[in-house]
Amino acid sequence: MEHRIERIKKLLHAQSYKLTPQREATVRVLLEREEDHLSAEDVYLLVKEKAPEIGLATVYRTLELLSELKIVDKINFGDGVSRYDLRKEGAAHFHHHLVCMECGTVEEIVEDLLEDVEKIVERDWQFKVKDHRLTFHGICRKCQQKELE
Amino acid sequence: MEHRIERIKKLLHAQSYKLTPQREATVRVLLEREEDHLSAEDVYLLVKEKAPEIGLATVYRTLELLSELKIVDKINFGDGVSRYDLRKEGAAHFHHHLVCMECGTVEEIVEDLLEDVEKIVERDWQFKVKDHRLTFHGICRKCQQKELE
DNA sequence: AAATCAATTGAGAATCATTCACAAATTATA
DNA sequence: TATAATTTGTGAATGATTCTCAATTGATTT
Ligand SMILES: [Zn+2]
Ligand SMILES: [Zn+2]
Ligand SMILES: [Zn+2]
Ligand SMILES: [Zn+2]
Repeated sequence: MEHRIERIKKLLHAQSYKLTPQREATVRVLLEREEDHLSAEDVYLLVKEKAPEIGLATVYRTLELLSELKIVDKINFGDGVSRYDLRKEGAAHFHHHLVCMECGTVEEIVEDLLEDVEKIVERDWQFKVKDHRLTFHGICRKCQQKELE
Repeated sequence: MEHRIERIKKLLHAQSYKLTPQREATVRVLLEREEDHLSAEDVYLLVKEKAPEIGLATVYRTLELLSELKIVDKINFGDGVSRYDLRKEGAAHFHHHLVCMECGTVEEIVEDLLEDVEKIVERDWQFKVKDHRLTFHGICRKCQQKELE
Protein backbone atom coordinates (compact mmCIF):
# COMPACT_ATOMS: atom_id res chain seq x y z
CA MET A 1 0.00 0.00 0.00
CA GLU A 2 2.53 2.56 1.16
CA HIS A 3 4.84 1.32 -1.52
CA ARG A 4 2.25 1.98 -4.20
CA ILE A 5 1.49 5.42 -2.79
CA GLU A 6 5.20 6.20 -2.98
CA ARG A 7 5.30 5.13 -6.57
CA ILE A 8 2.35 7.31 -7.48
CA LYS A 9 3.91 10.20 -5.61
CA LYS A 10 6.98 9.86 -7.78
CA LEU A 11 4.92 9.75 -10.94
CA LEU A 12 3.22 12.96 -9.93
CA HIS A 13 6.46 14.68 -8.97
CA ALA A 14 8.00 13.64 -12.27
CA GLN A 15 5.44 15.90 -13.93
CA SER A 16 5.77 18.51 -11.17
CA TYR A 17 2.42 17.79 -9.61
CA LYS A 18 2.04 17.57 -5.86
CA LEU A 19 0.58 14.71 -3.87
CA THR A 20 -1.68 16.89 -1.75
CA PRO A 21 -3.63 15.39 1.16
CA GLN A 22 -6.77 15.42 -0.98
CA ARG A 23 -5.04 13.60 -3.78
CA GLU A 24 -3.54 11.08 -1.42
CA ALA A 25 -6.90 10.40 0.20
CA THR A 26 -8.38 9.83 -3.24
CA VAL A 27 -5.62 7.45 -4.24
CA ARG A 28 -6.04 5.53 -0.98
CA VAL A 29 -9.71 5.01 -1.71
CA LEU A 30 -8.87 3.70 -5.16
CA LEU A 31 -6.28 1.32 -3.70
CA GLU A 32 -8.61 0.06 -1.00
CA ARG A 33 -11.37 -0.58 -3.49
CA GLU A 34 -9.21 -1.80 -6.29
CA GLU A 35 -11.53 -4.55 -7.39
CA ASP A 36 -14.49 -2.18 -7.67
CA HIS A 37 -15.41 0.14 -10.50
CA LEU A 38 -16.28 3.35 -8.75
CA SER A 39 -17.89 6.41 -10.26
CA ALA A 40 -16.61 9.87 -9.35
CA GLU A 41 -19.53 10.23 -6.99
CA ASP A 42 -18.71 6.90 -5.35
CA VAL A 43 -15.12 7.97 -4.86
CA TYR A 44 -16.25 11.32 -3.49
CA LEU A 45 -18.44 9.72 -0.83
CA LEU A 46 -15.68 7.35 0.22
CA VAL A 47 -13.02 10.05 0.34
CA LYS A 48 -15.31 12.21 2.44
CA GLU A 49 -15.07 9.61 5.19
CA LYS A 50 -11.35 10.24 5.43
CA ALA A 51 -11.30 13.91 4.48
CA PRO A 52 -14.73 15.45 5.02
CA GLU A 53 -13.75 18.86 3.69
CA ILE A 54 -12.98 17.64 0.20
CA GLY A 55 -15.05 19.01 -2.66
CA LEU A 56 -16.55 17.04 -5.50
CA ALA A 57 -14.70 19.11 -8.08
CA THR A 58 -11.39 18.19 -6.50
CA VAL A 59 -12.24 14.52 -6.84
CA TYR A 60 -13.07 15.03 -10.50
CA ARG A 61 -9.86 16.96 -11.00
CA THR A 62 -7.80 14.31 -9.27
CA LEU A 63 -9.34 11.49 -11.25
CA GLU A 64 -8.75 13.44 -14.44
CA LEU A 65 -5.11 13.97 -13.47
CA LEU A 66 -4.61 10.31 -12.59
CA SER A 67 -6.13 9.44 -15.92
CA GLU A 68 -3.69 11.61 -17.81
CA LEU A 69 -0.82 9.96 -16.00
CA LYS A 70 -2.26 6.53 -16.83
CA ILE A 71 -2.48 5.64 -13.18
CA VAL A 72 -6.17 5.04 -13.59
CA ASP A 73 -8.26 4.23 -16.63
CA LYS A 74 -11.61 5.83 -17.25
CA ILE A 75 -14.25 3.41 -18.47
CA ASN A 76 -17.85 3.55 -19.37
CA PHE A 77 -20.19 0.59 -19.19
CA GLY A 78 -23.01 2.48 -20.83
CA ASP A 79 -24.93 3.41 -17.70
CA GLY A 80 -24.34 7.15 -17.96
CA VAL A 81 -21.43 7.50 -15.55
CA SER A 82 -17.70 7.23 -16.00
CA ARG A 83 -15.92 4.76 -13.79
CA TYR A 84 -12.33 4.82 -12.68
CA ASP A 85 -10.14 1.77 -12.56
CA LEU A 86 -6.61 1.58 -11.16
CA ARG A 87 -4.12 0.08 -13.59
CA LYS A 88 -2.64 -3.14 -12.27
CA GLU A 89 0.94 -2.81 -11.06
CA GLY A 90 3.24 -2.85 -14.04
CA ALA A 91 0.48 -3.72 -16.51
CA ALA A 92 1.28 -2.73 -20.07
CA HIS A 93 -2.34 -2.82 -21.12
CA PHE A 94 -5.66 -1.98 -19.66
CA HIS A 95 -7.44 -5.08 -18.43
CA HIS A 96 -10.74 -6.39 -19.77
CA HIS A 97 -14.20 -6.64 -18.26
CA LEU A 98 -17.07 -9.08 -18.09
CA VAL A 99 -20.35 -7.33 -17.34
CA CYS A 100 -23.26 -9.54 -16.36
CA MET A 101 -26.48 -8.44 -18.05
CA GLU A 102 -28.46 -10.19 -15.33
CA CYS A 103 -27.00 -9.07 -12.02
CA GLY A 104 -24.69 -6.28 -13.13
CA THR A 105 -21.51 -7.57 -11.52
CA VAL A 106 -18.24 -6.76 -13.25
CA GLU A 107 -15.41 -9.29 -13.38
CA GLU A 108 -11.91 -8.45 -14.51
CA ILE A 109 -9.61 -10.24 -16.91
CA VAL A 110 -5.98 -9.41 -16.37
CA GLU A 111 -4.65 -11.73 -19.06
CA ASP A 112 -3.83 -9.91 -22.27
CA LEU A 113 -5.80 -12.11 -24.75
CA LEU A 114 -5.56 -9.45 -27.47
CA GLU A 115 -1.95 -9.88 -28.55
CA ASP A 116 -2.85 -11.66 -31.77
CA VAL A 117 -5.74 -9.36 -32.55
CA GLU A 118 -3.54 -6.30 -32.11
CA LYS A 119 -0.97 -7.74 -34.47
CA ILE A 120 -3.63 -8.26 -37.09
CA VAL A 121 -4.97 -4.74 -36.64
CA GLU A 122 -1.51 -3.21 -36.95
CA ARG A 123 -0.68 -5.28 -40.01
CA ASP A 124 -3.97 -5.20 -41.91
CA TRP A 125 -5.26 -1.78 -40.95
CA GLN A 126 -1.92 -0.09 -40.47
CA PHE A 127 -3.22 1.33 -37.24
CA LYS A 128 -0.71 1.83 -34.45
CA VAL A 129 -2.44 0.52 -31.32
CA LYS A 130 -1.74 2.47 -28.12
CA ASP A 131 -4.58 1.30 -25.93
CA HIS A 132 -7.77 -0.69 -25.99
CA ARG A 133 -11.11 -1.18 -24.32
CA LEU A 134 -12.66 -4.62 -24.36
CA THR A 135 -15.85 -5.48 -22.54
CA PHE A 136 -17.94 -8.60 -22.86
CA HIS A 137 -21.61 -8.46 -22.00
CA GLY A 138 -23.26 -11.69 -21.06
CA ILE A 139 -24.27 -13.97 -18.22
CA CYS A 140 -21.94 -14.64 -15.32
CA ARG A 141 -21.38 -18.06 -13.84
CA LYS A 142 -23.67 -17.50 -10.86
CA CYS A 143 -26.57 -16.29 -12.94
CA GLN A 144 -26.21 -19.25 -15.30
CA GLN A 145 -26.57 -21.57 -12.32
CA LYS A 146 -29.62 -19.69 -11.09
CA GLU A 147 -31.28 -20.15 -14.47
CA LEU A 148 -30.91 -23.92 -14.17
CA GLU A 149 -32.77 -24.13 -10.88
CA MET B 1 -32.45 1.02 -48.80
CA GLU B 2 -36.18 0.37 -49.12
CA HIS B 3 -35.46 -3.25 -48.50
CA ARG B 4 -33.74 -2.48 -45.23
CA ILE B 5 -36.53 -0.17 -44.16
CA GLU B 6 -38.97 -2.98 -44.80
CA ARG B 7 -36.94 -5.33 -42.67
CA ILE B 8 -36.83 -2.88 -39.81
CA LYS B 9 -40.54 -2.28 -40.16
CA LYS B 10 -41.10 -5.99 -39.70
CA LEU B 11 -38.85 -6.11 -36.66
CA LEU B 12 -40.86 -3.31 -35.09
CA HIS B 13 -44.20 -4.89 -35.94
CA ALA B 14 -43.03 -8.19 -34.51
CA GLN B 15 -42.92 -6.46 -31.14
CA SER B 16 -46.09 -4.48 -31.95
CA TYR B 17 -44.36 -1.18 -32.41
CA LYS B 18 -45.31 1.11 -35.27
CA LEU B 19 -43.01 2.55 -37.87
CA THR B 20 -44.28 6.10 -37.55
CA PRO B 21 -43.12 8.80 -39.98
CA GLN B 22 -40.77 10.13 -37.29
CA ARG B 23 -39.26 6.74 -36.70
CA GLU B 24 -38.90 6.13 -40.41
CA ALA B 25 -37.17 9.48 -40.92
CA THR B 26 -34.76 8.62 -38.12
CA VAL B 27 -33.98 5.22 -39.57
CA ARG B 28 -33.39 6.81 -42.97
CA VAL B 29 -30.84 9.17 -41.51
CA LEU B 30 -29.05 6.26 -39.88
CA LEU B 31 -29.02 4.33 -43.15
CA GLU B 32 -27.76 7.30 -45.15
CA ARG B 33 -24.98 7.96 -42.69
CA GLU B 34 -24.17 4.37 -41.95
CA GLU B 35 -20.43 4.85 -41.84
CA ASP B 36 -20.66 7.72 -39.35
CA HIS B 37 -21.04 7.55 -35.59
CA LEU B 38 -23.72 10.08 -34.87
CA SER B 39 -24.77 11.41 -31.50
CA ALA B 40 -28.47 11.85 -30.71
CA GLU B 41 -28.06 15.55 -31.35
CA ASP B 42 -26.44 14.86 -34.74
CA VAL B 43 -29.30 12.58 -35.68
CA TYR B 44 -31.81 15.14 -34.52
CA LEU B 45 -30.36 17.89 -36.72
CA LEU B 46 -30.28 15.61 -39.74
CA VAL B 47 -33.80 14.31 -39.20
CA LYS B 48 -35.06 17.87 -38.87
CA GLU B 49 -34.10 18.44 -42.50
CA LYS B 50 -36.60 15.80 -43.55
CA ALA B 51 -39.16 16.25 -40.81
CA PRO B 52 -38.80 19.71 -39.26
CA GLU B 53 -41.53 19.17 -36.66
CA ILE B 54 -39.72 16.33 -34.93
CA GLY B 55 -38.75 16.79 -31.30
CA LEU B 56 -35.43 15.88 -29.72
CA ALA B 57 -37.13 13.61 -27.20
CA THR B 58 -38.67 11.59 -30.00
CA VAL B 59 -35.24 11.04 -31.51
CA TYR B 60 -33.94 9.87 -28.15
CA ARG B 61 -36.93 7.59 -27.75
CA THR B 62 -36.51 6.16 -31.21
CA LEU B 63 -32.80 5.52 -30.75
CA GLU B 64 -33.54 3.86 -27.44
CA LEU B 65 -36.14 1.65 -29.07
CA LEU B 66 -33.84 0.70 -31.94
CA SER B 67 -31.20 -0.15 -29.36
CA GLU B 68 -33.51 -2.50 -27.52
CA LEU B 69 -34.33 -4.25 -30.76
CA LYS B 70 -30.61 -4.52 -31.56
CA ILE B 71 -31.08 -2.62 -34.77
CA VAL B 72 -28.56 -0.06 -33.58
CA ASP B 73 -25.79 -0.32 -31.01
CA LYS B 74 -25.12 2.45 -28.56
CA ILE B 75 -21.44 3.20 -28.07
CA ASN B 76 -19.40 5.61 -26.09
CA PHE B 77 -15.93 6.71 -27.10
CA GLY B 78 -15.37 8.58 -23.86
CA ASP B 79 -16.21 12.06 -25.12
CA GLY B 80 -19.35 12.50 -23.07
CA VAL B 81 -21.95 11.62 -25.70
CA SER B 82 -23.50 8.35 -26.73
CA ARG B 83 -23.25 7.44 -30.38
CA TYR B 84 -25.55 5.22 -32.35
CA ASP B 85 -24.32 2.72 -34.86
CA LEU B 86 -26.46 0.62 -37.20
CA ARG B 87 -25.72 -3.09 -37.02
CA LYS B 88 -24.40 -4.41 -40.29
CA GLU B 89 -26.92 -6.50 -42.23
CA GLY B 90 -27.03 -9.96 -40.77
CA ALA B 91 -24.08 -9.38 -38.44
CA ALA B 92 -24.05 -11.68 -35.47
CA HIS B 93 -21.76 -9.43 -33.49
CA PHE B 94 -21.21 -5.77 -33.02
CA HIS B 95 -18.28 -4.52 -35.10
CA HIS B 96 -15.09 -3.04 -33.68
CA HIS B 97 -13.65 0.47 -33.82
CA LEU B 98 -10.31 2.15 -34.30
CA VAL B 99 -10.28 5.62 -32.79
CA CYS B 100 -7.40 7.87 -33.78
CA MET B 101 -6.02 9.77 -30.79
CA GLU B 102 -4.59 12.36 -33.14
CA CYS B 103 -7.34 13.34 -35.57
CA GLY B 104 -10.34 11.66 -33.95
CA THR B 105 -11.51 9.68 -36.97
CA VAL B 106 -13.21 6.36 -36.33
CA GLU B 107 -12.61 3.38 -38.56
CA GLU B 108 -14.68 0.23 -38.45
CA ILE B 109 -13.63 -3.39 -38.38
CA VAL B 110 -16.33 -5.74 -39.56
CA GLU B 111 -14.26 -8.90 -39.25
CA ASP B 112 -14.99 -10.82 -36.09
CA LEU B 113 -11.41 -11.22 -34.74
CA LEU B 114 -12.68 -12.21 -31.30
CA GLU B 115 -13.81 -15.78 -31.94
CA ASP B 116 -10.85 -17.32 -30.17
CA VAL B 117 -10.92 -14.84 -27.31
CA GLU B 118 -14.61 -15.50 -26.73
CA LYS B 119 -13.99 -19.21 -26.60
CA ILE B 120 -11.32 -18.70 -23.97
CA VAL B 121 -13.57 -16.44 -21.93
CA GLU B 122 -16.44 -18.92 -22.05
CA ARG B 123 -14.20 -21.84 -21.14
CA ASP B 124 -11.92 -20.28 -18.51
CA TRP B 125 -14.29 -17.79 -16.91
CA GLN B 126 -17.49 -19.71 -17.50
CA PHE B 127 -19.06 -16.52 -18.74
CA LYS B 128 -21.70 -16.82 -21.45
CA VAL B 129 -20.83 -14.09 -23.94
CA LYS B 130 -23.80 -12.36 -25.54
CA ASP B 131 -22.19 -9.22 -26.89
CA HIS B 132 -18.98 -7.25 -26.84
CA ARG B 133 -17.45 -3.82 -27.22
CA LEU B 134 -13.92 -3.57 -28.57
CA THR B 135 -12.24 -0.28 -29.34
CA PHE B 136 -8.61 0.35 -30.12
CA HIS B 137 -7.15 3.74 -29.43
CA GLY B 138 -4.05 4.69 -31.38
CA ILE B 139 -2.74 6.43 -34.47
CA CYS B 140 -4.39 6.01 -37.83
CA ARG B 141 -2.47 5.45 -41.03
CA LYS B 142 -2.79 9.05 -42.21
CA CYS B 143 -1.54 10.52 -38.97
CA GLN B 144 1.42 8.13 -38.93
CA GLN B 145 2.40 9.41 -42.35
CA LYS B 146 2.07 13.03 -41.22
CA GLU B 147 4.44 12.34 -38.35
CA LEU B 148 7.12 11.15 -40.76
CA GLU B 149 7.09 14.37 -42.77
C1' DA C 1 -66.88 7.22 -42.23
C1' DA C 2 -67.32 8.04 -37.13
C1' DA C 3 -66.17 6.34 -32.52
C1' DT C 4 -62.86 4.28 -29.60
C1' DC C 5 -58.63 3.19 -27.31
C1' DA C 6 -53.82 2.70 -27.03
C1' DA C 7 -49.51 4.24 -28.72
C1' DT C 8 -46.82 8.08 -29.92
C1' DT C 9 -45.50 12.73 -30.13
C1' DG C 10 -43.65 17.74 -29.15
C1' DA C 11 -42.54 21.09 -25.84
C1' DG C 12 -40.57 22.33 -22.09
C1' DA C 13 -39.29 21.33 -17.44
C1' DA C 14 -36.46 18.40 -14.59
C1' DT C 15 -32.54 15.63 -13.60
C1' DC C 16 -28.00 14.11 -13.55
C1' DA C 17 -23.05 14.08 -14.45
C1' DT C 18 -19.41 16.96 -15.30
C1' DT C 19 -16.96 21.38 -15.85
C1' DC C 20 -16.09 26.14 -14.88
C1' DA C 21 -14.97 30.48 -12.36
C1' DC C 22 -12.92 32.58 -8.77
C1' DA C 23 -11.48 33.95 -4.30
C1' DA C 24 -9.16 31.71 -0.45
C1' DA C 25 -5.85 28.41 1.17
C1' DT C 26 -1.82 25.75 0.63
C1' DT C 27 2.68 24.53 -1.03
C1' DA C 28 7.34 24.99 -2.52
C1' DT C 29 11.10 28.26 -3.12
C1' DA C 30 13.92 32.24 -2.46
C1' DT D 1 9.27 35.41 6.21
C1' DA D 2 7.98 37.08 1.54
C1' DT D 3 6.76 35.51 -3.05
C1' DA D 4 4.79 33.10 -6.74
C1' DA D 5 2.57 29.23 -8.47
C1' DT D 6 -0.53 25.43 -7.57
C1' DT D 7 -4.41 23.61 -5.61
C1' DT D 8 -8.71 23.82 -3.34
C1' DG D 9 -13.94 24.40 -2.02
C1' DT D 10 -18.11 26.43 -3.26
C1' DG D 11 -21.60 27.22 -6.02
C1' DA D 12 -22.99 28.40 -10.47
C1' DA D 13 -23.02 26.93 -15.33
C1' DT D 14 -23.23 23.61 -18.88
C1' DG D 15 -24.63 19.79 -21.59
C1' DA D 16 -26.71 15.36 -22.29
C1' DT D 17 -30.53 12.73 -21.35
C1' DT D 18 -35.02 11.74 -19.27
C1' DC D 19 -39.52 12.93 -17.68
C1' DT D 20 -44.29 14.88 -17.72
C1' DC D 21 -48.38 15.69 -19.77
C1' DA D 22 -51.68 17.33 -22.84
C1' DA D 23 -52.47 16.91 -27.77
C1' DT D 24 -52.09 14.05 -31.92
C1' DT D 25 -51.97 10.04 -34.49
C1' DG D 26 -52.85 5.26 -35.90
C1' DA D 27 -55.16 1.08 -35.91
C1' DT D 28 -59.53 -1.20 -34.93
C1' DT D 29 -64.34 -1.72 -34.42
C1' DT D 30 -68.82 -0.29 -35.32
ZN1 LIG E 1 -24.74 -12.30 -12.99
ZN1 LIG F 1 -11.48 -3.21 -13.98
ZN1 LIG G 1 -5.57 10.14 -37.33
ZN1 LIG H 1 -19.21 1.62 -36.07
